[in-house]
Order: sequence, then structure tokens, then C-alpha cells
Amino acid sequence: MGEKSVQKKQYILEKARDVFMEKGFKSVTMKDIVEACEISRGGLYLYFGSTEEILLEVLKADADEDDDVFTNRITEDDTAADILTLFLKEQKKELLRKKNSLTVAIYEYFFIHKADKNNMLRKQFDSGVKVIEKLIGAGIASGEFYCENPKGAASNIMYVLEGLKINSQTMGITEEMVDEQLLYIMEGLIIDIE
Amino acid sequence: MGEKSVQKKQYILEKARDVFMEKGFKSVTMKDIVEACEISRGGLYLYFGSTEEILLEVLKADADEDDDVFTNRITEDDTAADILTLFLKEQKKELLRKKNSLTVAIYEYFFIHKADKNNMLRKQFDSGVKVIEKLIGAGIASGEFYCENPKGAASNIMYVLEGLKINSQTMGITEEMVDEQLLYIMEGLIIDIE
DNA sequence: ATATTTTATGACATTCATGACGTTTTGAGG
DNA sequence: CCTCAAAACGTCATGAATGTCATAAAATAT
Repeated sequence: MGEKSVQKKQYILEKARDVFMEKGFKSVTMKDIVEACEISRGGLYLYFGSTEEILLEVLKADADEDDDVFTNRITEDDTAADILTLFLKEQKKELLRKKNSLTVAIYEYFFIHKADKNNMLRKQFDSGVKVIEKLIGAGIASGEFYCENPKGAASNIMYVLEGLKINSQTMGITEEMVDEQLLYIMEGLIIDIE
Repeated sequence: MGEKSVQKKQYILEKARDVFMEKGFKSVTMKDIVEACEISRGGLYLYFGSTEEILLEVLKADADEDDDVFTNRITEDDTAADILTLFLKEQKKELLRKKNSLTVAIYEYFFIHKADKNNMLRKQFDSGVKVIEKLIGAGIASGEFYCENPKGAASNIMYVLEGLKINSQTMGITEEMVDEQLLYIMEGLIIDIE
């Protein structure tokens, strides 16, 4: 597969991403993607065999990028609160770019494949909990945070984020609502200076 | 429409509910429902014109029943904590009856209809927040609870419940995980007797 | 018992997605 | 300029879902 071919594959993934954002997963057809890419039916099949295959590659690309973005923005002298705030801000950005979210496509896909209990979603959720738990732990150690049950708090935060995500896709949500909720979370942790 | 017809409609709704629990919304066809009901193609169209129509009637029936169950179980001398616990227990029951949940069907449907910002989902969520906020308020008044921001806490709880719901459908969830999270919520409210 | 209305059936025409296939275009190397 | 393989194209046979309709069966009234 030549250089040009790689570029085209890239191009198809970008266009397909838009389609999945718009329509979720189940109702996306190869035709939809063909039309979004303005290529021919046969042309698409040269690169991908099914919508499932395409979604999985889109998700993979996303995951790689996310990792990059997050790790690259943490500097040595960030405090735990800084990092947690950064983390929540990133989540907020994602939540508010309603059109830019694959949330529903992902849920549709993993609902179909609910059989495997050790799926990607689960792993991401668990690793999210661990990261937050660590951050809270660091915050407690440095005297920034107070928290009796870091693990509970961490999963609480992740569940709230899931709730916000799905709500933003199904019932619309204002920036204010997201802010309120994230603020509530931070207030619960940070030690008041009174 | 005669008596028999009403019964049959009821029967179809029950069978259709099973189908939506199993497959969500988008991928359910009239054929699926026909087969679940063991009736003919034409027979189904006598009662319902589309899967959408059927889902909406199923949801309506569910909502009516839920109202009944909840209001009937609150007695005069329940404390705020009692009622909140009852509320969370009901939610937990729902969460764990994985096979018995229309969560994904509902999300799929309202993702398609996300245009109307005042949809049923939103109303239910808001009313859930209000109920919990009231309960927390009552708990504070009676000295059972401590909470600086009842509204924040109430929506926090609702978001967590949404998160638990969607996770239970897409990544599987153990009773232990649900318990941990609900316990964490209650611990955050109840005043320690130390 | 018979007539009439209600309920049920399954075949049919139609629409739509699929994925394979044969043909045409493109562009790099000789 | 020519050749050839990779890339792109568009058509086609197939299968599945839809909604309608003429007809049959069942229930109810007369």
C-alpha cells in the first residue's frame, strides 16, 4: 500500500468520524460513508470491509491522540489540583463540543458487544478511576485536598462524567450545567481557606 | 375497538418490551416484534404503525407504573434518609436487572430526536433532581444530613445514576460496584455520630 | 343459524444496504 | 511515450425490511 493510499485511508477515517458523530453507530451504512467521502462504493471497500471496522479504527486513532494531548500538557510543577482541574477541563471541552462526540456511537457499539466484559470501555473507565484516585492521593499528601475515600470519590467523578456525557447527547446540556457540576466536584475536595 | 383488541395491544407491548431490552431501539424491526409476538406481519400493523410508536407506548406504560410504585411506598413517618435510601434502592434494583432495562433503547431513541430540547428524558432528569434536592433539604432541616449545596448534591446523584445506568448496559457492572457508589453518596450526606 | 363486523393472515411490490466484480483511470518506472 | 500495477469507479445480484391488500377466520349481533 503506497503513500497515497495511507493518506486516503486517513481521509476516509476523518470523514467517517463525522458520520458517526452525526448518526451514532447502528444506523450508519457504508453508503453514508461513501457519500461523506465523495468516493465510490467499490472504492471504500478497498480500504474497509464494514462500518464496524471503520469505527474501531476511528476509536483507535482517537485514543492515541487523547493520550498524547493529556500527557504533553502536564508539567513538573503542576499541583494535584492543577492536574485534576486540567483533566476536568479537557472533559468539559469534549462534553460541550456536542457535535464532536462519538459517545453514542461508542455506547451503541459496546451495547451490541456487551458479551465481553473486559472491553475497551471498561478498561478506559477503570484507568480513569485510577488516575483520578492517584491525583486525589497526591492532593491529600500535599495538603491541597481533603477526602476520606479517594477511591469512592474517583469513581464518583467518573460516573458523573459518564452521566454528563450521555445527557449532553440525548437531552442537550448547557455549559452552565457542566460548570456547576464540575465545580461541585472540586469544592468537595479542596480544603477551604477560612 | 373491542375488549379483545385492547388485550392484544397489551400483549404486544409486553413482548415488544422484551425485544427493546434485548436489542435497543434502532436495530429492532417490525419483523422482530412480529416474531416475538408470534403473530402475522399484517396483524401487527393493525395495532401499530412503526417501532417508534411501539417504543413510545412501552415507555408511557413504564412511566405510569413507576409513579405508582414510588408514591405508594412512602409512608407518613419515613425520615428523609429513609426515603432517599428507598429511592436509591429502587434505582439499584433497576440497575442490576440488566436484562430488564430499556436504558439503551431510550438513549438511542432520544439521540435520534435530540432536536427537541424539552424531551421526556430531560423532564425526568430535572424532576429527579428536584425530588432529591427536596429530600436533602428535609434531611438538613431534621438534622439527619449535612450538605452545603443541596442542588449540586442532587444533580451529582442524578448524574451518577445516569453513569451507572449506561455503564451497566455497556460494560457490565457488579452489585458490589453499585453498592459502593450508592454508599459513597449516602456517606457524603449523613452526619457522622462520632 | 345466519349475517355482519372485527381481527388475522401471508403474499406482494417496493425500497434499500450489501459486497462482489469487471471496467476504467491514474501515475510511476522503463 | 509506453506499459503495467495500483487505485477508483459504478453496476449488479442478493437478501432483508417495509407497508399494503385481498382474502380468510373468528367473534358478535340478529
